Amino acid sequence: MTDTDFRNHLLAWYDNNKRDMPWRDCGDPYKIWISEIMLQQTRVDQATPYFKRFMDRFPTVHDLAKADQQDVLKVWEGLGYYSRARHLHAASKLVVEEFDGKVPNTWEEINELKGVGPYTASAVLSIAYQKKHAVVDGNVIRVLSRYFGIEDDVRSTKTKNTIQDYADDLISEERPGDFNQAVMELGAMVCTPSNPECEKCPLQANCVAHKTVKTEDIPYKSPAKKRPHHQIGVGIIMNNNEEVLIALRPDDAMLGGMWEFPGGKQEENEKMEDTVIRELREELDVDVSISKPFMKLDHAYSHFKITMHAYLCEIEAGTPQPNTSQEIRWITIDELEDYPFPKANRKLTEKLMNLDKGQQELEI
DNA sequence: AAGCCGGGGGC
DNA sequence: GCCCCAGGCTT
Repeated sequence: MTDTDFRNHLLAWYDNNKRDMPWRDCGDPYKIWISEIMLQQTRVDQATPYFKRFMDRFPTVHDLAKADQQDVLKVWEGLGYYSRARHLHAASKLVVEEFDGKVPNTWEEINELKGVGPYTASAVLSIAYQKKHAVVDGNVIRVLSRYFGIEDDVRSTKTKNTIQDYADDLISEERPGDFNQAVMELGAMVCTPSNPECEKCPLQANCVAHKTVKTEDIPYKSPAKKRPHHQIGVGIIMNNNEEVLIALRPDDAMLGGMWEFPGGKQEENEKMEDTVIRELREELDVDVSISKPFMKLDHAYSHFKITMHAYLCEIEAGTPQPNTSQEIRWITIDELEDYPFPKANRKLTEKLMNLDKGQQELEI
């Protein structure tokens, strides 16, 4: 099978099997850019409803550029990797101010946008502008490592460079954007991590991994590090005005720009109630007492796991003072849904809102 | 080069 | 439970 056969078989399969996506074949560089940011480390099915809401809320790059970061994060809430939203928002302002509101169409310029790396630059340039830049993502790594029988560790930069070279050689002159999307679509639908459907694959005849029965061994990935598990104590402080205290995480922190209930990590030989009292003293300079346990939940982040223990608290002494560069706010239960919260904290607000709703129904 | 950065679905 | 996902940024 020549490179031309590879392209023809793949593109014919793509034309007959590609999924419908709101940004696919639209020709709109703005939509294609947004979709590629959302699709970083995120499945199509997960990103799609977010993409639709995002476009309803920010139809053009101008709407995005003039929006508040909090509104952008609110639309992004639940999608994860929130720095993507902050970088995208900042990049939209650059597009408006420096590029006349047009998504750049050259390698040098598009790489000036925050959140755009080699993958996203190649994806936008090829899909929106028909430029010949081959993408290398998880799908491409899997498809090409199997096809060429590359058994080296795909975590290494050297192996990724090798795969980039293969992709650069293979990519179609006439349809570079479709070629890129076709490899990724094949990786998502047929050449899957486990149990690939090789009988449906247009490249099967020349695939080294298939011929040598190594599709379960390629791509090879060195073992991942174990993720530590932490115990986290948080305090839900209520005042006499039926308000709760929330804190804004700084932009340079994990979950930056999102709101949370204050708290922190349990130390060795520390009672969880004492963890909450200590953390609130350190963060807010107040003495609190624990009223009662509120909720316990497990959550997994990208590189550690937590069990979160939330308690209802009352202030015994002092007035909450935010740390430097951290904002705090007293808000009603109703207002909780207006602020962007990361997932674990959102589970707490949902229970608070349900309880509050139940209370009101009882009073009526 | 390695670590950091979310959340969800498949197995 | 673990793995993976249309990766990028920071050190």
